[in-house]
Amino acid sequence: MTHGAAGRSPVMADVARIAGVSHQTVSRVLNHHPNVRPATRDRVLAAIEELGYRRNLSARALVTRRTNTLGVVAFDTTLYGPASTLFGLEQAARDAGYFISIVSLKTINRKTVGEALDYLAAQAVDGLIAIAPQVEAAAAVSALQGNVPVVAVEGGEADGMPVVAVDQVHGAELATRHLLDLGHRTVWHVAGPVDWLEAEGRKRGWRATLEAAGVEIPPVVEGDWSPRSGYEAGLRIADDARSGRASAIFVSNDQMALGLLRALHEAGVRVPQDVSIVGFDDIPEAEFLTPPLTTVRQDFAEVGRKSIALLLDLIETGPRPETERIVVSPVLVARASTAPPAST
Amino acid sequence: MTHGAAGRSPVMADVARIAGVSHQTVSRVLNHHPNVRPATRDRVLAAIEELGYRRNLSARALVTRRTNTLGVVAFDTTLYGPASTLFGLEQAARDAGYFISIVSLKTINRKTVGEALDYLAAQAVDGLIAIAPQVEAAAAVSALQGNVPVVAVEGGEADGMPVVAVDQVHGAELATRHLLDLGHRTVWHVAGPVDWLEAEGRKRGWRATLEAAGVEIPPVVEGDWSPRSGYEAGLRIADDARSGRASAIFVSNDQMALGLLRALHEAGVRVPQDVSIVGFDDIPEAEFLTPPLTTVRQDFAEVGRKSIALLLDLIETGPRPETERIVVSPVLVARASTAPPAST
DNA sequence: CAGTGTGCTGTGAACGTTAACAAACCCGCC
DNA sequence: GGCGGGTTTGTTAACGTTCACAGCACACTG
Repeated sequence: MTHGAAGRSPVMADVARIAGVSHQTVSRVLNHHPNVRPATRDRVLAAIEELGYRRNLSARALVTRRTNTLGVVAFDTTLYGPASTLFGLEQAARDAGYFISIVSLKTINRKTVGEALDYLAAQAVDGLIAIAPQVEAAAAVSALQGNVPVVAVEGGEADGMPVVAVDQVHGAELATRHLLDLGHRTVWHVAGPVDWLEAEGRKRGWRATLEAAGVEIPPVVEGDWSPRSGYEAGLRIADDARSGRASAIFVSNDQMALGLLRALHEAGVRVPQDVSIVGFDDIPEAEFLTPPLTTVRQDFAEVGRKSIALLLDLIETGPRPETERIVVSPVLVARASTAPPAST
Repeated sequence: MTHGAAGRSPVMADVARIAGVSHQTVSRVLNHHPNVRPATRDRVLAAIEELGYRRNLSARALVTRRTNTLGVVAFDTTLYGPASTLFGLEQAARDAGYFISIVSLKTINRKTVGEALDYLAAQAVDGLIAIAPQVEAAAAVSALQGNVPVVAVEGGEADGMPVVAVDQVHGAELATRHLLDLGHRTVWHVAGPVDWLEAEGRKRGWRATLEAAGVEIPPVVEGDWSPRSGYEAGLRIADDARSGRASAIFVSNDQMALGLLRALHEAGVRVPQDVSIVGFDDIPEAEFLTPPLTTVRQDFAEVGRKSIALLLDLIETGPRPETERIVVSPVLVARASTAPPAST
């Protein structure tokens, strides 16, 4: 296994010596340069194998000015959505032969995002992905980006950077339509935090669908994604639910829906007999709540793949004239938390 | 802002020229070498500021043979536990001035782990953290590790590598004791997959506590962490629960507990009146289940910090004579899913 | 048979940093 | 005023790779 030379791990020159070629030929073999005679290539490969040689990426990066690393700025990666997106990104990047460097932030503002970008810039990443679900975050990233290509995931449309996102508006339409189609007179909405783009999109889709159907639009109840805020929303809606004024609720994510189910249960409101509920995300738990939750599923892996593909393309071919926006469609998953309204 | 020279980003020599010193002095300032006159340092720093200079880490790594990068091998990072651990690791590493490179695997076996280590070795990481909750994974990592320091998180004790882990056995004792102290005659157990070390530890703690109390030990019901498997376990236990033979259940994680709650609900078994339930993890949803779940909370951030600290120490000072094992204690969080048994 | 292209290989010089050594400087002291 | 000791600075040589260029052999063309 180990050959001659002591301790020090082998370098190209060692391989070259053993294979009886120049170091440059070794480099060519490694980089799949076409003009190498098969016999030579085989000898080189054998030498590489024999020595257990690995090329030194630092030296390579030094001369090529490419680190083969992509930076990711993420936010609250313990939430199901961001965690899944991150997972998808990592897989896609690895498949494409890129390394990935992640910064996850607890709070998002111009300062923390700036520090994150600094940190990634220090690594000389070849490109940047910003999981920027908040208005503020997207703005901070677009304000601070240097000259490395950036792709936003779930970012807003305004800021002139390419975006890959799930079509939140359409997802919300699916949810709202589903409830209207079941016969509900109107649909209430528990929204996510106002500064989140996804929350915003879902609210828009919900409102648009109600308007298109020409039905009354109930007041929006605000939450912050947490089960607790869903619980509190549930307490607030419970009276309307009992009186039959609220018979269908579209909740902006599953965690809040879970809290809301809890609140309704405590208030003695039955789901789906008295009230129908639709969530968003399809977290693994959704299927096993009481009752199993109808929800909207997002394909995070697909978002990851599309983001990496777009970013690599940007790195390869330079910036585009017009800003791109790639959209992934969500699907409705119908379960037991929705039903036709009680006969009034 | 930009100074003279075109496009090309500034290098040490540029800074040196502006500050009127040699590039070596610039290097010294950057590396906080003590022997630099304050006046000189200030001039250098001013020049760095003026040019917006950043040092090239590839060049640095090339000569120092340190990449300042730690590798992490993780598994199913969309689960709450691993995601939280990863988050903790990332924060701790960044605070310590290290970069982090992550590989998350879908399936764990010698092959996939080998590829992951290859991938990280290609980056010449200075150290390795293996989030190795499975017997198989821990074995694969320890078998394949090269000469870079490794720390296992949640790893087994056998394989001669340093480990940082939550004390699963103690956590299970807390859960089981809690139920016995409430007056339950014995405690049933829904276990995690047999090849997971955490599942194993929790089962051991449960059994030991029952034995110490001298009570009958019910058969173990097996799950796979998923809500679905908890649901199925619930269906299997439901009869024993109705008949009063099973009045207390310790479930090996919260997701399964959630599924189990669902099954018991369907079977008309009331929690906690008929059956008390304790979970493990304290996922954000736990507090808002029906009923709010009593569970055991793990401090993942602390695990992350301790792991990084241990790994950096290993990198700094070389391997230890005896293998270390650092343990973090979990705490019981009592909520509404546990109560004294119904008067029999 | 000379001329010319093309496939393959080698040579030397970057890339931008740190390490090792050497030189200059300053200070106090005899 | 010269001399030792420490501090501060500069010079030169790595580190391991890729790039640009040159050279050689060989086949093909006219």
